Amino acid sequence: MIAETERAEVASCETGQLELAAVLHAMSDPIRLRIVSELNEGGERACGAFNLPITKSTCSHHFRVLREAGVISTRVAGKSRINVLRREALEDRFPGLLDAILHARSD
Amino acid sequence: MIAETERAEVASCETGQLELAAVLHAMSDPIRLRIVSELNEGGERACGAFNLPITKSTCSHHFRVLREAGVISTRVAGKSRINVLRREALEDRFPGLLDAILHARSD
DNA sequence: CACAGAGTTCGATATTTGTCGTACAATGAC
DNA sequence: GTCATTGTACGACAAATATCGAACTCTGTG
Repeated sequence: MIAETERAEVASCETGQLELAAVLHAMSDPIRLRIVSELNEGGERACGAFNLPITKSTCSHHFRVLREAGVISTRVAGKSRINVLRREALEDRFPGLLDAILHARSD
Repeated sequence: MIAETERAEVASCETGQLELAAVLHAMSDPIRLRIVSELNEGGERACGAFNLPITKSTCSHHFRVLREAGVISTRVAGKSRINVLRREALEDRFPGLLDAILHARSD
């Protein structure tokens, strides 16, 4: 059995360009930007801990987009899913990108 | 009369976050990434000088998205439109973002 | 076991987006 | 002025996206 998370992380890895486009697309939504920003400041957090103005299913959708683009990863912890910003992986492939985005947002 | 270019550049300027989302969205398409990358390397270029695998109207659409997000600006020169990457404006508002994106792409 | 909590998955739907072809506008060349 | 060049504007249309509600899975707890 292949874990969902594994497949998700690999989903868009063909050429460097495609992956970059996927990451940028994942970040180009206000709600997802907010998720990334809060994950950056608050460390690991469960999906429900964001107080987002959307329903559970929409929330789930946004986390999936971020997961499949490789921006975050999710692990199960008891009843909840803990989300983590994949700082190292992002920094490795796109040096400076995450910080540029996070810094711009809080201007 | 308000020039088209002026309106375009101002189109998405409300909050910092919204503008960032617009810029990221503009960059999250392979063709537009290629346009930006070529503009970065080759300096100013006319729309037709990109040899893109799309029709004129689609091409026009992509340049408009980039223009409205503030990523490029366009000026008329004879029969053609010359496109310029708005390096300074981008660097001013989102320090390091453009370079992070351009560097990642050529990995 | 039954039940509540936390997310995911599955349609459904409205909006946005990428693409095209055709028509149009502006400019330089004849 | 007429024509070719360069790009824009305008529908049209298919695919992707954001959103929702309802049904489902998994986990811990009574």
